[in-house]
Amino acid sequence: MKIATFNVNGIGARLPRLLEWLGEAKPDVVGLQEIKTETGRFPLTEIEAAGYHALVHGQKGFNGVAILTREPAEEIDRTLAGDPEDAQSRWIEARVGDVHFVCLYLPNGNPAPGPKFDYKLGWMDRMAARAAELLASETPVVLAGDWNVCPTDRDLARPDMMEGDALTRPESRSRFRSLTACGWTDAIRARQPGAECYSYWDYQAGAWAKNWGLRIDHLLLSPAAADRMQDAGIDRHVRGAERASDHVPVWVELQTA
DNA sequence: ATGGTCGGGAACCGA
Repeated sequence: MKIATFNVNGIGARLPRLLEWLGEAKPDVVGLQEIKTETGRFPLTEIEAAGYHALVHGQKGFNGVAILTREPAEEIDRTLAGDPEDAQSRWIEARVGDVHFVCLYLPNGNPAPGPKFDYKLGWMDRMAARAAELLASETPVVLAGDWNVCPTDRDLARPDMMEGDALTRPESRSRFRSLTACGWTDAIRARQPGAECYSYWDYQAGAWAKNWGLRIDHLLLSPAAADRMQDAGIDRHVRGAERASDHVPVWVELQTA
């Protein structure tokens, strides 16, 4: 079962690129982030024509997540518990076969410090609570998405340019690290321990041309899922297309049970 | 010259 995450940065602008990539990569499950559209305006017809079912948690103009699956999936939840006031569309969970799949769009958190950074850290604490519940289930779980956390200085080209940024701050990194310490496996790092493996290049400053990338899109696997990992990778070439997203797809292949 | 672009949706905000 091939499971992927892809921050499309606007499903309206990115639909042609997404359909291209679905056709070549043939994932079984994909978590999309930043669809930036209302649920009712999601291009369901085109996605279904490409052979996918869709669970959509949209939001007008900002955020928005979705799960695409080859086989029908059962939606489990579309809210991250712990803050009834939180109206941002950043979370959706589904059961796909015997895998519990979570698609998440973690808050960016800039500028830091400030209220947006506080929201990010609170969101990460809420996520840690949900992750602990899922870990206790001892089932195969995949936490996939745009984490807006660059785990270490090996995961970005220019640490000097990101000094003090919410993506690299110790408060963000320590919360990410506590998940891996609890038993979640960072799929890309597990498969490619020493490799340069970025998943995002800013539109600004010619970042793609200079390969000033960051690794911020992650798939975290519960032990039962990690036991089944056969491969993991990043579809870097997608960034080179015309009208590309600033993120590229990241994927993991799990052995079918 | 710190480097300066996208997407959404119609002026800026968010990243």
